[in-house]
Amino acid sequence: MSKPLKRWLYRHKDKPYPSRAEKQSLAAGSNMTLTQVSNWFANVRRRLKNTVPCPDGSWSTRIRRYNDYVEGNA
Amino acid sequence: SPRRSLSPDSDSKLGGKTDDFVSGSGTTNKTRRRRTAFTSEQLLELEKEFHSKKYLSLTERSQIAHNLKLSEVQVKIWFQNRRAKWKRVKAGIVHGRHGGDPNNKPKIIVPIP
DNA sequence: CCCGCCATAAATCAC
DNA sequence: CAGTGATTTATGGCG
Repeated sequence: MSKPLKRWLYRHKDKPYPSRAEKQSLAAGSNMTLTQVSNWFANVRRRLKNTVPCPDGSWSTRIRRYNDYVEGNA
Repeated sequence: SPRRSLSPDSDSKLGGKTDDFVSGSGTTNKTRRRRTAFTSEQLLELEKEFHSKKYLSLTERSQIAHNLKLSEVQVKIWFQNRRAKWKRVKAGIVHGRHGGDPNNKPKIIVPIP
C-alpha cells in the first residue's frame, strides 16, 4: 500500500479529507489514479472506524491508534 | 460469471411495511436506508432502460419504478449513480495499468514489531 | 420546488 | 480465513 497516502493521512489526522488537488498530487506521487486514491481514503476512513472505535469521535486519535496497529512509518 | 446477488430477506416486504431501515444505536434515532440488493431482473431492466436513454422523464420514471416494484427515488438514484459510473468509465479509457508494474506492493500490512 | 451532480458513507463483492 | 481494492445502494449539500 502506498506510503505517500499514509503519510498524508498521518499529517492530516484532524481532517482526513484531501481536496481534489491534493488527491491528484497524491495520485501522481504514488502512481495511482484519482479514483483509486479516493477509494483508498474512503476505505481507510471506514475501516478506521471499524477497527479503532473511538469514544471521543476524533479522527486524530483513531489515526494515531491505527498507526499503532499498523505501521511505524514516518 | 454470475453475480452472486443473494437476497437475504427476499422480497417479503411486498405485503407489509418497509422495515428495511437500520436504526441508530441507542440515543441517536437516525434511520438510514439499508443497502438493498436489487435483483438481477431489476438490474437488467434498468440497464436496458439506461442504454436507450440516459435521463428519465417523470412519467418514464414512475412507470419503470412501478414495473420493477421499486420506489421512484430508488430509480432516480439508480440513474444518478449509473450516470456517474458511465462518466467514470468513459473518462478512464486507458487502462494500460499493470503494464510492467515493477512496483510490487506486498500484501497485507505488517504490524509494528 | 425538484432535479442533477458531487463527494461521501456503508455494505458488499472479488480476489 | 482475513485483508484490501473496487463496486453498488443511499444520503446530504449545492447550484
